[in-house]
Amino acid sequence: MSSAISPTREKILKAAWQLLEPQSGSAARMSDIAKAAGVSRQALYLHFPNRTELFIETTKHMDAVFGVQEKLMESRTATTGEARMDAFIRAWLAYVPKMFGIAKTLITMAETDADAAEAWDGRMADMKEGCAAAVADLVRDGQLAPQYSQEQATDVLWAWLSITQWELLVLKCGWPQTRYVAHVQDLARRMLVAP
Amino acid sequence: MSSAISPTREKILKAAWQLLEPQSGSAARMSDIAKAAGVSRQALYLHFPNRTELFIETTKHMDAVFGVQEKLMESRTATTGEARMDAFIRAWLAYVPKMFGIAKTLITMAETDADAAEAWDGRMADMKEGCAAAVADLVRDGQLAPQYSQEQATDVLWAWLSITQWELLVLKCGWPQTRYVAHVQDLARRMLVAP
DNA sequence: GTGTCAATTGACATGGTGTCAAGTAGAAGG
DNA sequence: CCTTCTACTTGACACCATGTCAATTGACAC
Repeated sequence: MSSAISPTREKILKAAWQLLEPQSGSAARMSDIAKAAGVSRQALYLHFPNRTELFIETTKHMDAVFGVQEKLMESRTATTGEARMDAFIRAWLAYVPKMFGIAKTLITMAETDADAAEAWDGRMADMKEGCAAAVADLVRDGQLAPQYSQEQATDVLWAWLSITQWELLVLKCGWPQTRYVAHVQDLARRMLVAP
Repeated sequence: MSSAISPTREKILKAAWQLLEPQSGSAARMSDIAKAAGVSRQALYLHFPNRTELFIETTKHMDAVFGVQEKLMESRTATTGEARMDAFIRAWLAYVPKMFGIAKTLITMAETDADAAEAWDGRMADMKEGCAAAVADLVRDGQLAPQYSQEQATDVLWAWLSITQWELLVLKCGWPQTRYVAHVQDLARRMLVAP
């Protein structure tokens, strides 16, 4: 992507990532990130216009490191619609725990910051495209349960895969990740796939 | 409850409620609320120790005005477990649109404010008790679907009834409220009630 | 009148974001 | 060796929101 990578920029992104990692305080002030990165607070503003943009770039950086796009794409190789939906759910939910800290921060900021809102909505729209593609394959295979329109099925799948839903059951109720994945897969299979 | 109601306090609560009503900016600064209430900013601090507490009291005020507790209790009069769960879902979801603005604000504040977090967790715990009671009646009637433990069924019902889930499908996807209620009822019936 | 209570007024401390200007260290190149 | 460019640092500052404080006003009661 960017041939001219700046080591300072990398340090900052890494520090921001690390500070947002735990579900911890999430407060992560600019000065905290600067200290963690071992640079001055002002150096942050040399690389990112503001706090929001720094966090947005942090998520993009994380996406790149994990290769999310590729992993979500892999689910397209599944043959049947049902298998594809299953794979998509697994791939997405595998990523959620890793991105949760930053995601939550962006969601919170989106409440008062238009840029954060736009960035987050964009990410969720991307994810919804994956849902739509999976549901489209169900339709192609005549597997979509009759009580849902294609659009409605996409909407509910998208909602079940939301970060906040994961947060409620895994973080607040203490469900193990594996059980959670199995639960969502079961939900999707039984509600969306025709018997 | 409080025999000595202060008209100024009421004005402030009403103004806060009104300002948080729309999913709008949600910014609602203390000065905004003061202006809307027609009092000085400092008057707010004469009645509430801080912004968080003001919003917490606003939710309690709203609860009282709507008589939520009573409406949720009514669902207990249903005879079968299934009917009770249905009634509980309907009663709770009828309240969600009304409380959404304040709820979202509190959820956002909970991210950085321990008091807000405690208050919100408390409300959610109360709601979960309602879920637990409904599921307990399913168990009593031998209606709980076999693949869920009583606790897990409570957890998932609680998650499906979450404010953020409502937000995703009603606000972001544009589902009509009636369809949303029907959807959650259908979900609960087909996933939690034994055939 | 005097006291009391609620509210107003205006000033201020605090803490975070974002801006600005001047200074500095180091590499590149004459 | 000296210049120059670039990236970074330093320290100061404006801004804005919360929360605090002290002095003042105005109404009502006794």
